[in-house]
Amino acid sequence: MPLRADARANRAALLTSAARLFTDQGPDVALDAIARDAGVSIATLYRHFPSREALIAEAYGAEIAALGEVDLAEGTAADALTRWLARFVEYARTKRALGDLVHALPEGSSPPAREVIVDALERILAAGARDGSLTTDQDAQDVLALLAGLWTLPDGPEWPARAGRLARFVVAGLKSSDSLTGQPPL
Amino acid sequence: MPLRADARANRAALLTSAARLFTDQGPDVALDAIARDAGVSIATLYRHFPSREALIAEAYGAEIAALGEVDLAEGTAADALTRWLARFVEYARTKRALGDLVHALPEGSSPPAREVIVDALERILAAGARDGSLTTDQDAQDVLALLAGLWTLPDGPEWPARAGRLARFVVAGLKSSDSLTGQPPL
DNA sequence: AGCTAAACGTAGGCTCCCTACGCTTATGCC
DNA sequence: GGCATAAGCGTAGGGAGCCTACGTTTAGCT
Repeated sequence: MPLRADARANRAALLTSAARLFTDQGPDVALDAIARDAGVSIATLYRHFPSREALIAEAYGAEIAALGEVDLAEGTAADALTRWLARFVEYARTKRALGDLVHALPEGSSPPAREVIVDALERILAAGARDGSLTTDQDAQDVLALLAGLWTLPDGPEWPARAGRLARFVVAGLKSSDSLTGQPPL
Repeated sequence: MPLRADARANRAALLTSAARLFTDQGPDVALDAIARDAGVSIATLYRHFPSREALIAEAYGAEIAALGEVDLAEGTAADALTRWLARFVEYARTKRALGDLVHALPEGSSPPAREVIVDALERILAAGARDGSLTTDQDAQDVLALLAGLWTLPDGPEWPARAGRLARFVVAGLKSSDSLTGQPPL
């Protein structure tokens, strides 16, 4: 059965407030603040979103879905990776709360957001293996771990430059498989 | 003036308890629990260590100091980097709380632990620039950001393998400067 | 033994998280 | 239109953790 009209409105208000406050103040805003901003009580927030993560996930649903899309049509898989990473970096810059979803350390159930992203990376890596433009030495989870640094970078005027170097480093390393062979175990 | 005898004993007890609880239960143990374990009150803990970070820093002082040491005597700078990273990875595995020190996002004052590590990496990179074994495309902070993934990896039986791949990837990328030139801006 | 400053613990305020419970109101039916 | 009902809501409060003010204890010196 569909939600009641007031419930639907409250839900929407919560998502709007959440998106704004997460973007403005980071992933650790008090949930009470979000509820107050939306003009509802904290209980209503919990009724609609059982956890902070659930709220972030829905507030940034569009971005997560966008990261699930991979454009393999143009150029090599390495090109596709570069394009995908550009979007990833842009979200990391503007939607810092996404980091909590992507790199949470859940015992069993990792959040669906993470699954979507790992999935996208797997498709890119698989395409790279087919067209030979990417190494097969790292799996999607490895790549995601390498990108974790994006969320630890202090924001400021240097952020884009540093993030860009980080992303380029990852792409470059995934391109050349030769330099990785014959490494002594660490 | 030196500390009073009881203060010295309490301090030592706190550090012992902290090291054990941080290792056993992760970086987020309640400070009250550490104080209780050491047989002192929470106020005493705060008197000796003004913040959680200060406590971690002292509890893991030996490890941090060890990461400040760089052995450039044998082999190339790239070899030195590999050796240093092996130690870094080992600490990341056994002393998960160190991550909070290394990748905290302080506005102004980054903790001294981070400085020590950045310093060590800078010396290695400088040596690499001199002997030509490492690229100059990334600075020490970039490298540290790349290693952030170590702290987000879920611990489990796969941890060492994944961490090893991550570290090897970083070393490999820092070795070959050629594959990084001429990249289009992301 | 007695003095004093160093060190201590208790107790409590603050913030945030989360839930139990009783009230309000949208919605479908007559 | 009015009313019954369950869906939805807010209040109020307990719990955990952080941190501090303040009065008490005690080590160390004479």
